[in-house]
Amino acid sequence: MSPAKKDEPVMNRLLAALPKKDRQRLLPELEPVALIFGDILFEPGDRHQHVYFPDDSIISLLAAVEDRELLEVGMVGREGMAGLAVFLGVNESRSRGLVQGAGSAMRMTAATLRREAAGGGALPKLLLRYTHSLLTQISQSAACNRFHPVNARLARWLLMTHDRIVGDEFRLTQEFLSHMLGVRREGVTLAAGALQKQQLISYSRGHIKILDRAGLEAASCKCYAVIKAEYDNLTE
Amino acid sequence: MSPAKKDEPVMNRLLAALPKKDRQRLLPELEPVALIFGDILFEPGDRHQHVYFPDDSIISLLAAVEDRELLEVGMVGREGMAGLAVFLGVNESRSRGLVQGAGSAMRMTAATLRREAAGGGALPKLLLRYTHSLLTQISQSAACNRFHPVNARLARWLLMTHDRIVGDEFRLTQEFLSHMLGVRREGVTLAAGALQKQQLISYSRGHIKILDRAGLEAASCKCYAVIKAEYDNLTE
DNA sequence: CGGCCTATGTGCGTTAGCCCACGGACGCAC
DNA sequence: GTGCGTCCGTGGGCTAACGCACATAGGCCG
Repeated sequence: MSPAKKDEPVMNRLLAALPKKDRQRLLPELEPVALIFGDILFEPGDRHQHVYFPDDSIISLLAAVEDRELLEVGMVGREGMAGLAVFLGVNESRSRGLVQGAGSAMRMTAATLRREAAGGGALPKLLLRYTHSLLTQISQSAACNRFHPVNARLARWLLMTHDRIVGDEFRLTQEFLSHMLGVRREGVTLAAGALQKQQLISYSRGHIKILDRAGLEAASCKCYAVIKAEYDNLTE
Repeated sequence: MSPAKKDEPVMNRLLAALPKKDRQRLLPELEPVALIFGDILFEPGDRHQHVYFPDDSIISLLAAVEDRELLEVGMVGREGMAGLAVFLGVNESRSRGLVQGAGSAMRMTAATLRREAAGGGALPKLLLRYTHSLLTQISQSAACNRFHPVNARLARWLLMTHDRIVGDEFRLTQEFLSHMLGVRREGVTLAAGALQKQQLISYSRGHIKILDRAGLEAASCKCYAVIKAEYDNLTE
């Protein structure tokens, strides 16, 4: 999954990978929504009302242990679907779904997804494989968060985000990033400063720009490549 | 899921939760196997030959980043199945499956599981829900590993293991534990020493005994309760 | 009983990341 | 412009955990 070019229409990859027949059937059930940066789509314990198929938006899945202990465990962009619990037969969320990249998405009611999952079309098969990709992503990130220094993890995170948006710039405060990486805000300042000094990114007041993707890939640990490969497998 | 009593026959919970009809059909396909401590059932990149339904054995799922960077991301005991990738339509493993607790398990060929998954019986539904439990376990552990001190994580790990075995004693070196928790061996020595000083466990040369379960629960972070609740939901 | 292997205990210097506190800086609103 | 809220940078002290090196200690085997 490489970054999309500007002006190219972006569509969710799961939906795009459906056979025409299935897509036709689902289209009337899908409702386009604009996701706003910072929106919380669901909280642990909530009953899922909808599932979301991001186009150029990004939804972060956060585990909340205590109030201060927030950690992103998964990132969902156009390669996936948020609200997987519904598909897995559990209607309640265990994580927080936070809009981390504003943009558009298609959504479907939980009831529709359940019906579709039971119907045996192409979607459930795809979602199974997507579930595996997400499992891999979460596992690899877990190990990464355990072993790798903040700088490398930040680079990985920026690359994963870059893959899911359109263009090279996005909105992002360090405070926010600290929750994604599970570190202090000051830790992000240092790490981001280092990347900026290397001319890999430019960063200013909640706005970030990727300057040197190849450089970021070098700065990141190989966890990025592992996770990416898993998603590339998914819809090809 | 509470610890099983001695002399009580232990059966894998997923299999036990199947309606009689499904269980009857599957029984001839299931082969009992004795799992040996330290056995590696699969490595990243391996094609899954079998899936495993542990009875009183435990299989650890490890993520390996580098050789020295091993981390348990999931633990599979009688509440689950190892080899979930097969069910998810990906026949290749992404993790290492290591026998962490010797004991018996039932296994089934990957081909049989695929057939069964396509057949629409009760098993696929159960496996979907189990997948959700595992996702929750991995996510919660990820956050736990990020935020909580070694002592609490060790207590959590011991409790999770205790829940999956028969009796109060098991085999376990500190070297081994260090890979489970993703810390140094010396770190385990300290943490285990602390628990032993509190009379919660006794520990000697690769052999550990749970002395005070309630005490361990107090010493653990609440991640233990979160994960346990998820599994208790699964088959009731 | 002596030798050796595995497992555990311990100590010490180093470091990454924590917590706390504050200073500066940009940017929008009025 | 003035003001104020948000965001970013920096410094100092602290702690958990690391890496390395080595000391013990039980267990098996000859």
